[in-house]
Amino acid sequence: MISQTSEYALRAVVCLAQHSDKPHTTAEIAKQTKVPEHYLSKVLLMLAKHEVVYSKKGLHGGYMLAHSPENLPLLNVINAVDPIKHIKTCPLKLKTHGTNLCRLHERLNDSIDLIEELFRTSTVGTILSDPTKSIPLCESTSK
Amino acid sequence: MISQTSEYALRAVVCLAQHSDKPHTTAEIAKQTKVPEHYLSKVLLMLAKHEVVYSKKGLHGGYMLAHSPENLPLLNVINAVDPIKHIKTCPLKLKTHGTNLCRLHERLNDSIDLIEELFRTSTVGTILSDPTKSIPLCESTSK
DNA sequence: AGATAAAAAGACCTTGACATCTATTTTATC
DNA sequence: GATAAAATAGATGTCAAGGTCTTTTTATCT
Repeated sequence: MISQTSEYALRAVVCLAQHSDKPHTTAEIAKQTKVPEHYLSKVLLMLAKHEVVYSKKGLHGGYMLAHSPENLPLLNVINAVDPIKHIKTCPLKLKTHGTNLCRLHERLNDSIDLIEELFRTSTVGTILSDPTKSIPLCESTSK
Repeated sequence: MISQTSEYALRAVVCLAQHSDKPHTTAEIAKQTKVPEHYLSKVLLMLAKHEVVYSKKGLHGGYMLAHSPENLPLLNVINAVDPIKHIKTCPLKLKTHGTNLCRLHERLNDSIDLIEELFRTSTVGTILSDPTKSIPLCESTSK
């Protein structure tokens, strides 16, 4: 449904949101989120290119969120690494359909719209503020 | 979002629903739906195993729908070939989370639930009956 | 019974997502 | 200005989904 890469990106962003006091290195984030370190570095790179996170180089550098958690919809994170693609034209390339999708593909596209809407309206802030017993990504005892 | 294989399965099922008078061979369905023929045969096999379609071997054999379109939710088709998987346990294997998902994974699972619900409540009949200019999978002129 | 046409089974190939490893470049800090 | 710590870039590996091809089994019609 949501790609592995997107899930990794979300983990990283939530992790950064939880510790927004200072930049965090790839290694730190990888350890917290249990994402393969070298792969995470690529994911963070994409997030930086799309200005979801801000990267600070050099000694004591690392990654920080580029926006406040409340202003960062999950959709932005997902679209940065693995954009949600809508069905715009008939996959069968039927001439007479053109831009008019048949009911089947319209229905499939509806499901995509639904997902998109859900992730547009829920932000990283939502994830953090919601009262719950489990703190995201952390063992309960560790904080 | 929805796998290629699931999409193929849906095309095949819709195609069968449109011509329910007699069994149709893999080759016929493949031509109508523009699905790679040999791959389609595997997909149909799975649909038959899950009793979404009925297969008749031998001369004048082929595939037919095993249920009326109104009694066949799209979800059944999808689950036959590429089951929707829910997030039931913490992907990070955090001990203290156990079966309690954190808000992040809860949210991701919400999106899966949403999709599942949509496909549970819309049937092959829905796809066919809905008034629309485009007949599913067919050039408009052909019927 | 034999020929034929269809599904079923299974071996094999291709491609892209995921993942790892090893440079190279940049830039804070001393 | 040297150095260390970080991001960045690139080469390469792995694996499962998607796709192709061939052979076997089964039903039907002369």
